[in-house]
Amino acid sequence: MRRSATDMVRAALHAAVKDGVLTADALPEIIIEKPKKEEFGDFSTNIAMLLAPAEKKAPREIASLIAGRIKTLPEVERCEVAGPGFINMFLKRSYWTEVLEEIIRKGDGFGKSETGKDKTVQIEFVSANPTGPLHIGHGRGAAVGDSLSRILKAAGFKVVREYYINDAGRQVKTLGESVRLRMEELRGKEITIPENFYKGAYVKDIAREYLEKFPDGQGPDIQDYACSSMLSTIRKDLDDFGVAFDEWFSERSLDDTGLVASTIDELKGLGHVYESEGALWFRTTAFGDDKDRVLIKADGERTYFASDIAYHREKIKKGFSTLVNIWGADHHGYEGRIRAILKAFGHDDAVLKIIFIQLVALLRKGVPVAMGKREGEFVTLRQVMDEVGTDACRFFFLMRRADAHLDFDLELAKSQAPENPVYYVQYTHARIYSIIGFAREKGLTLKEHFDSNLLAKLDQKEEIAIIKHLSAFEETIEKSALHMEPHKITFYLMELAGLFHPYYNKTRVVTDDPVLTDARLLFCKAVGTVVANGLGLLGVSAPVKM
RNA sequence: GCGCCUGUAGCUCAGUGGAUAGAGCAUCGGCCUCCGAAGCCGAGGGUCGGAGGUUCGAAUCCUCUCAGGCGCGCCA
Repeated sequence: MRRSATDMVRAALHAAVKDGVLTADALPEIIIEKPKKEEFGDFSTNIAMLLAPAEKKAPREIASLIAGRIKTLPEVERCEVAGPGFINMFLKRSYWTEVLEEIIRKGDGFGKSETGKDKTVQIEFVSANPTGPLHIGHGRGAAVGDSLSRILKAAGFKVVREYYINDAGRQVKTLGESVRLRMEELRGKEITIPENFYKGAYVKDIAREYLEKFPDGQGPDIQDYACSSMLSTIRKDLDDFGVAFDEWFSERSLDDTGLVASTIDELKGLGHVYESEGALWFRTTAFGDDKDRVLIKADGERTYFASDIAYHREKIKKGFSTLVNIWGADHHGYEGRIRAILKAFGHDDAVLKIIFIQLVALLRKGVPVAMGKREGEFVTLRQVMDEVGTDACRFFFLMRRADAHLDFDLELAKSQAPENPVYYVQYTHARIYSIIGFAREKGLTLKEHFDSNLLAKLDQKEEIAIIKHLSAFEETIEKSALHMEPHKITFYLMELAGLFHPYYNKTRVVTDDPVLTDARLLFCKAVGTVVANGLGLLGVSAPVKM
């Protein structure tokens, strides 16, 4: 395993302390960065500037004391002091090319780490009500949640993906009534649909389906039937979108097992509940919320929030290190009350991380696609998936930070033109496999073993730049996991593709020099492996041929 | 009115304390007898919404302010 730049700097600091030129009372955290400018080295650290006040020496003086010791390390080509006191490190080429051996050896395991060892994360996402099909916004949440799960797993976290099914309460009741009404219509009765009923075509489909299966109308409860029918549609959509869940948690089960009632009792026991105006209230303002919230309405019915308390109480009991909720941005008003739940039960609400997904603006050739939600004619995930394909769909959802608005242009996502970033990345993979296939036709196969002679052939500026980028894959996954930002992987891949294509255009892989050819083939294989691993984290395929 | 998110190139966006702020698209001009042109090369393009402050150093942190989006029910 190669030594990290941080370790190198640490070694130099210890040497300086041992030599008595630094006092080392309180060594600050070593911050390593990768300078944008080549002339500033492979790695750079500001440690000398941070040490200056305590050491009572000029930053540049301290820098040169440390730099002198970094220079003697075996991995280091040279080390310079620059500007106000930066220490710029230049590493030997062999340090970089070693990573190729690691990539080939680990294959699809390259990039994984144990950053999240012993930590467990529950991610609750999508959780769309089973009262209609998934729309495009749910799709974005699904892509983010699924990709984040994959990234966290790669970073060593134990991950449980959960879907909370709102199968209780007013909405599913309304769904059942909407279906029942459509059935009457199908039987030839004239109907008028009340304002708050679900009006989408899918309601009629369910009604028709029910009547076909049970012509005499003597089937299961219509509401139950409609709810589970809708749920299976949702599951199918998610399945086809490549999104799987470990747990499907039913809201209704909370009522059935009496957990809603017992959780309210528990809150009462803690003294956080009071009665007012005929209703039962939870004093969430005691825990930072804007206003208190009703648990049981004056009409005796429990609120949605009441079951949410029971639900989150159950989540807490399972003992995850982190709970992630992925919500549409229009739900941010709920954050305060949910955090109040955790605090009321004596938990640090820092375990809860809420990711808000901004809405998606659907465009076609730059023109907004009308979404008349009133009529129930919103654009579904299914429609978009079918039109542009799951790869493009997922990639587009992951091209932006989750909390940034997203313009999704259907024509762009579909186009096989260079301006479509999905294909730009996938093409890298396909192209590499094409090169390897070409080599194979010439009787060349990938070498099993690396030696320094082989790796020394990779001396082109572009090759080294790409290899450095490959080296950063693991830490990119770590950062993406810790910050819970899947889009970092997308950007990483677009950058890698942007490095490889120009290289390919300029450099022949299969040449007359057999050793050089072997080296470049291995190099290409390594790039292809990282592209495939990265796309895998996004849930996007890495085609061998396009 | 209060709260949250956003404001960076013509457009869409990266960049959460470092050195001269980046990419894609769009625009303009070039490259296929040679491993895939779904590709490449070149050019132009910026008061980081604004004003203060903290810091050796700010797009980044703090305060104020302007603009856009969303949320503020005994709804779900």
